[in-house]
Amino acid sequence: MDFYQHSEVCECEHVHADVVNHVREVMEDTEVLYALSDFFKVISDSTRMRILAALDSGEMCVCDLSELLDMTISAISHQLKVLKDAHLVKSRRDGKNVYYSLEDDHVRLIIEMGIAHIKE
Amino acid sequence: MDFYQHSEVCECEHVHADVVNHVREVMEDTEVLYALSDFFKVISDSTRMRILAALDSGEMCVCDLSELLDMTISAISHQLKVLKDAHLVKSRRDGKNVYYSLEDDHVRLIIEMGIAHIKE
DNA sequence: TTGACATTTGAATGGTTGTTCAAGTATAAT
DNA sequence: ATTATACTTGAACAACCATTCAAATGTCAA
Repeated sequence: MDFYQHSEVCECEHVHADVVNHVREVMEDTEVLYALSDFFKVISDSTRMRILAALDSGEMCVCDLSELLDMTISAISHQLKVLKDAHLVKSRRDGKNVYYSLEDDHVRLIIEMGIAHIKE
Repeated sequence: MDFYQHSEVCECEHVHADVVNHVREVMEDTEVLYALSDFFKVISDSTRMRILAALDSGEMCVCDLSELLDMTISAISHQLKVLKDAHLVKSRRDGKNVYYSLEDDHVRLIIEMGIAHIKE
């Protein structure tokens, strides 16, 4: 029927094929971009961000974070699990307490850059 | 009743009050942290991340992005609006087409750092 | 001004996710 | 062993959000 081959989703008639093909070649791999957005998803929650900001001063136990952020221990613990699964924090047990701390400096840098962006 | 004053949410008996008070003083303001997590929220969606990665090569119209990312024009347009409201992209109209491009280099840097973190 | 194309927009829908609640595990003290 | 404290975990609930669909707007050509 139609002379042009259309994508299943693009309703446009006149696509800039040269541009699209070029970008398709040079742009970052889709897998990397998915992993990247997943990483940012972890630090895009305000509770998790505040936990990271708190741990920037040093290790803290769950109880202290609960007090500091004025949230239930359960809520804090759930979010700490998310941060731990993403390898952003690590934990150590000392008696009845579990102390959490930042896992590496990468995140610190990214957050600092974010702050610089916010403050223009 | 109790000697210690307890937070409404923290069920703990023995909080490290010195640590909590110190962190409360030195940690980043809550408002900044909320704005920061909101900023990361914008780039934590895979569609928006792929759009930004595509525009890293130069400006593109909505139609081309639709073709490139294999998504409907409507879906792309909705996400472009989110990116524009967050001042991450800007647009210009040329005839029937609207061309989008990255607004500044800040985001580019943050994403590059994210990629470095992903690839360890 | 009529029609075609490119894009936007609003409402509806379905999936995701943060918090709460209740129950569980882990450790130390009595 | 029993109790208390610190923390974890799973299910449920509500809020949020990305995509779809239908309708609207904007621009150009005839």
